[in-house]
Amino acid sequence: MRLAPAAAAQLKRRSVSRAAPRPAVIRSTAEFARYVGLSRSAVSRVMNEQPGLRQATIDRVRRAIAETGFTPNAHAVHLRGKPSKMIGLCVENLLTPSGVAKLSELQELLAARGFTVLIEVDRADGSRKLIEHFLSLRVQGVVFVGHFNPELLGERIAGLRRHGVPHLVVDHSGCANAPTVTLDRGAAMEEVVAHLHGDGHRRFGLMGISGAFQTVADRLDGVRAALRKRGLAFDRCVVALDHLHVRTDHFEFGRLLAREFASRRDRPTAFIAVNDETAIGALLEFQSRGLRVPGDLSIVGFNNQTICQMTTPALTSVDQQIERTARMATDLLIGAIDRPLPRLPAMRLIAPQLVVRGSTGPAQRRRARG
Amino acid sequence: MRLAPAAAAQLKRRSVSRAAPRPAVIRSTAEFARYVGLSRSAVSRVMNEQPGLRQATIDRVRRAIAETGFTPNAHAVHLRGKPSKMIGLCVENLLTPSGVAKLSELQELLAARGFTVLIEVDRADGSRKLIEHFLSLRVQGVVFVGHFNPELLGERIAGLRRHGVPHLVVDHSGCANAPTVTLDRGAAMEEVVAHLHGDGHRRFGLMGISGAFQTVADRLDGVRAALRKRGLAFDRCVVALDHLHVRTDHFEFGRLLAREFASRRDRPTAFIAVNDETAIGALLEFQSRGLRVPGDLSIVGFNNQTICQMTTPALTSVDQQIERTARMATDLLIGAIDRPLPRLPAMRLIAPQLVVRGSTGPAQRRRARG
DNA sequence: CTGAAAGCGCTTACAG
DNA sequence: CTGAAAGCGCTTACAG
Repeated sequence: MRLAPAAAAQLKRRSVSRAAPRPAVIRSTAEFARYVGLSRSAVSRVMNEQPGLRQATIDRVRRAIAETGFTPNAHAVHLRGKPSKMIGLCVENLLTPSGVAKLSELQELLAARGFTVLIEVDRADGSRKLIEHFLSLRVQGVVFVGHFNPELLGERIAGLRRHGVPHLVVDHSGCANAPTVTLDRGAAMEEVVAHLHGDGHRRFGLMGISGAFQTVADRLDGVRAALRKRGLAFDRCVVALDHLHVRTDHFEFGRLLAREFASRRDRPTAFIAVNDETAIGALLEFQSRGLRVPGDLSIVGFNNQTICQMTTPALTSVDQQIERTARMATDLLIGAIDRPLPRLPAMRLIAPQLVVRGSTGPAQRRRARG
Repeated sequence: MRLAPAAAAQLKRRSVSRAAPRPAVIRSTAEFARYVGLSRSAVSRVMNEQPGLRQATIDRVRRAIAETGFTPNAHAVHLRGKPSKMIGLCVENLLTPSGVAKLSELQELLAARGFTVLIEVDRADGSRKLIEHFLSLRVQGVVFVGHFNPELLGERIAGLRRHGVPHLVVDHSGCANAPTVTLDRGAAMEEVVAHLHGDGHRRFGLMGISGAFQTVADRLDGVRAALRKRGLAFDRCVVALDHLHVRTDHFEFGRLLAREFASRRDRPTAFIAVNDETAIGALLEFQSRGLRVPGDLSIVGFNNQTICQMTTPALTSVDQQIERTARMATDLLIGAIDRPLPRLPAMRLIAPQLVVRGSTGPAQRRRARG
């Protein structure tokens, strides 16, 4: 027999104000209220720290929480009107150390502001599903960290825009339709060249800075600008031998390039690598061939990872300022919540920092004229 | 003026069966049903692929979904009775590469089974809040990855047990009250010693394998057992100089230890390091002092990270079998969902795999007698 | 084959 | 100061 609604409500009401013995696990405010001997409203008000409650009531509820470990169902809370307090984080992969470092910082900063971070890895298959998943959980914002297929990324951004979900791209420079926070790679290269030039270097070897990526173009622009500023011609000062080898493992690639450069008569005195791994591969290879670093040649990495400390001398590298990047990303994203999406997405550049270590030093006299 | 419930319902009903123009963003089945011109029930049935629907109805709904990009609110779905399809993942930190690799595999496997992974980092402050957070989101299971403060971990496990939430500890060996999946570190060391012994080595240097951790004890037990099996006395064959230096950076620690060992007359011919970083620091230091690897000495790392490829020769190391670990963890956790928690938590050991590379080789004659 | 109604676990006006 | 009732967005018996 089904009870008429009114009768069912009666039944419920009757049992409300009788304290029950502690059940195994309490799963709802209703159960919990019965346990404390108060109404669900009273319990809810205590949990949300609303004013106008008797101290005795507050204590009673608090004690019961401590006893039972009751936690309100976040999904129900959200459904009732509270924001989901979730942020979607889409990462290129979880294997790139600098990407993971950014994720780590972002997670920490967002958690500190009460957000739960949902991490999704950009896997080949789930192109559309990824955004749907975030949307179904009613995330309040989405951050993309890393380098993505531009077309796919654009599609996802469009989906988020359509649904009015704030979003932000970190590091994938050259995404026109999304607000972006990215390292100023041009400035990084300018700093590197300035440092090496200051040490008397006039011939530069580029390692792994090639390919059809926006980030590569940005870096080359930086090198070009820095040289122009010093009255040097890019074509005459810069040598790259990337085309001679297939890039598989970074270390190995650096090693192979170093082998090529080592035997050249017109070997540059300074090398700028696409990342720390390539730089270290090259450095170790140069050293094993009897070349001294920085006596015979200087070498600079990129990302300033812990492995920079591994070699002797330690590797000069460019720090991405991950903490500052994450902070800016967090502030921008959270600032965009509950605000209309901006018409023109802005691009914020993060200033890199060159960390000078032992792998760079004054150019040798006899090579200074190149 | 407030409407009486019945009147309000009337008002709602009236607008139900008129198709409306497409709104900016559709946020509920009610809105969406209005848009399609069907009832909420019909829409829900299509979305859940229930039988007994006219094809025309199905098509109509599907088309509307494609047009609007409508996604049902996952929180509401859960509230109505469906499991949350969420798993909490508590990691020691996001900086340890092997920890992140495990997290990555786990996320992939769980995502493939339809679970959303909530990642929390074990930060000093939020001890209790971490579990509360997972509980409030009604996760269906929790995995701990890494090494934790045993007391805190035990407390958290107890909390989960009390609430009947399945849980699993990966890697933190020696947690009595929780089901555990962990690398068989003893077996790893046995394999290492067997390999080195097979190459004629009889004196072993331990680097960084010290301290009051269960994992250290497990490793030392493995070394001991392997030596005993070969009729060798641990005390006579094994040298450790960890006490001579403070462990800060792994590379640097390896370098410092190598420096100590290099000048010793009774230098071991084989070195076993706590991890790849320490091994590489030592290897580079030995080489820079003119010692040949593996000609003069062999060296073994642990974790089999990409940096093993970096040195010449490449580093022999122990692979943690992360994929297998993650698969077993996933299977165990998912198997425990909707089943009563076992009385006696089981410990599963993952067999490691020794990856032999160039840094290990036959011991020199003159040193073989040590 | 489809719709109206009840109910999941909360919170918040509204009444007392 | 506290409780009963409505309603968030869903799904699923129950009616038709």
